[in-house]
Amino acid sequence: MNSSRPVTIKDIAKRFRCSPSTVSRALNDHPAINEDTRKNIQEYAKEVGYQRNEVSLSLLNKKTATLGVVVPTISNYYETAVIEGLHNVLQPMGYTLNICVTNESYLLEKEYLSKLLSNRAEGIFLSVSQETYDSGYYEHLEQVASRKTPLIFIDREYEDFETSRATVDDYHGAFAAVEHLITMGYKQIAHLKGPNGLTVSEQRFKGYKDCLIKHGMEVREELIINTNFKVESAILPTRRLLEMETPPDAIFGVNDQVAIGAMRVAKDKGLRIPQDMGLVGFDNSPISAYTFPSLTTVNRPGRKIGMEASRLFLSELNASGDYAHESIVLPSELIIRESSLRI
Amino acid sequence: MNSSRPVTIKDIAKRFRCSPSTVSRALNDHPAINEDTRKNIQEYAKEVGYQRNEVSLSLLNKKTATLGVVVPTISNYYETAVIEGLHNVLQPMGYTLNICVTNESYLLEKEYLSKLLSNRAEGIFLSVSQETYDSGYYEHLEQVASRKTPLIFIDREYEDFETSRATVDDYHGAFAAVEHLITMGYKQIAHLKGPNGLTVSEQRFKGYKDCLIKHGMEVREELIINTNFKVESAILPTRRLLEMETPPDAIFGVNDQVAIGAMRVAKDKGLRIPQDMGLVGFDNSPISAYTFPSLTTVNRPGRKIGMEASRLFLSELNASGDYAHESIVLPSELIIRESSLRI
DNA sequence: TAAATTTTTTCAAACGTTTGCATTCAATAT
DNA sequence: ATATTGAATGCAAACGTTTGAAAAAATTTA
Repeated sequence: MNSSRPVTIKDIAKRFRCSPSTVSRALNDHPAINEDTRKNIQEYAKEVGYQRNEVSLSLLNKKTATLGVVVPTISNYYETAVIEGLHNVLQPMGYTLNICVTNESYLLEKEYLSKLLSNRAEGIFLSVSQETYDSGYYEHLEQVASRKTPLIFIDREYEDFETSRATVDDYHGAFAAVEHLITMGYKQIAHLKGPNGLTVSEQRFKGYKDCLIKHGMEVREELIINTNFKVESAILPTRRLLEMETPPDAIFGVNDQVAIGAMRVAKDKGLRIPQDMGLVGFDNSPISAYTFPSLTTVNRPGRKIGMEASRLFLSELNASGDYAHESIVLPSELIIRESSLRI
Repeated sequence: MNSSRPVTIKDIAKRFRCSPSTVSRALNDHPAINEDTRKNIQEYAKEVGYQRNEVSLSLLNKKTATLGVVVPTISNYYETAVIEGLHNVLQPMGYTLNICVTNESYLLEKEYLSKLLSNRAEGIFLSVSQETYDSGYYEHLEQVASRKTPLIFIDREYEDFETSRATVDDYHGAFAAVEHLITMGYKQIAHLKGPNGLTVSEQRFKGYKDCLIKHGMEVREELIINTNFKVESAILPTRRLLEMETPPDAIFGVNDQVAIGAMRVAKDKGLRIPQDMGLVGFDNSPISAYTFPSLTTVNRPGRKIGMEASRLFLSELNASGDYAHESIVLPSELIIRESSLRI
């Protein structure tokens, strides 16, 4: 019958009739400990499965080696890629990532941040929830900042909050995507937009709009319809688009999921892609290369964003107080595939 | 200039020339504290942004309210659904989920488990990595068990390790999928298998094989090819299948990704789906409903698994030592769509 | 053999919080 | 005026570990 209570240094000390300090030193290979003592203690510790209580150490050293990662969702390829990037850099350095999913809720986001601070997380990576964004509240962020806990924005950001951030150049990615469609001769380009208010949605939308304007094309309000990033949310909007008197001959989706939803509807209508209808997505998710036809998209370097964000965190950590926040914008890259390649 | 060091109860005590106990009680609305004292202290605490140090509390109470979730990946729909399910149940109860991604590595898995124990996680949900599975090591699991830390297996499991587990009935799902293909008149059914050794791979493979046998069909070894669950990994195997003298007229993919990869290759070859080639996947990922044609698949209730696993954890927690481990097997469900519906 | 030196071990404090028990102080009852 | 009560606060220990300084034990030197 194994003991339920974890064995402590004191238990071992009692067993050897020595002081806890000796045990501690023995376990940590302190030079001032007798070789025999050390060996005996280490052996016994292993035997009984002693494992250092990191909680007490955290208290003592005021270091928890824990970082918070607060994101609205982990259901998309991109988000998981970011986490992978963070993980790749920070895990080997001994950090534990505490991943918190807000589900786009302001309340949950607030609660998580508060909890992370209470648990003395040493840094927080945050992609703000949509509700937070909409509401414009950010006292919960002030709280983090006033604690001098490094706070790194990922992707979605408050324009007017002073902190480091790592984002992808959504604007130029979208611009390039739409310009490509124009080059391919598409005349009526619709946009399946993301939720209002989010940086990613708005930046891509702006890229779309500016590109049309630059090329002297009309921005038809009715060709711009909202979605929520999910496949399903593209179905009805696309149907509506295709039933118009002057339907679009190309669709720029806010992400791959949405573009794939649109592709499905267009094919159901008997449209040939890319001949009758051009399609471009965003994200370069793994599946996009294997749809039929394959999907033209914009690459979004999620892993790199995670790695850059880690870098920002580390340099803020090493800075001595007077740290100048940094903004990293990674370029996005158009990946031309079949869905838009009209010859 | 805000202080970098978090303000403690002692700081507040000093400010009010009272003892830490008084501050503690005041903050916790202890009845034996003078109303004015209480109000003043609470006000001041709020003003200076006091936040209880949960680390010290954890040490004192030996409770961390932290649970480990150790999974090989979070890049698939299914895994994120499971996490969502765990989250939905446990977050409201005040638990923090510590999500650890092993990337299928035994070493990382071991390290994470050890770390979770050191950090005194109160329970661990584990989907073992492939390497662990292959190697057959499980001392790192014994360690968890001997600590009496509830350990719940998710999905992938060691047959011979005594603990609670929540899994999906992969076998019957696969069986139903293949039987459906047979009913539809497909004669040569190939299987794009998952990595060897993993429960999910093997169970689905077994369902496939047993179904063929039950229906008196030949199990052709050359029609069974390994993949790694990813889209890309289906491309070459499918090409190989289609170039055979007697190529298959249907493919059962170990998951949707693989089936979608196969779909792409088949369509490239000019095969019509489902007329010339039947396809079935596994997972019922969101995208599967919107491929063209839509993909017949087997639903895998990830969220439910997460919720069931939570339940298992909670009942083990509430049990007084003599807990009989439980095995939950959730049914999987065939979802018939276009890719196999040959009339 | 005593003093000097080296090796090994112990003591005590610290990290931040809670809590049973003891103490203080004022108000009330005798 | 004194005993009794009650309210409000303080003390000290505890959680598990580390670490500088002090103490003890063992060894070497003269």
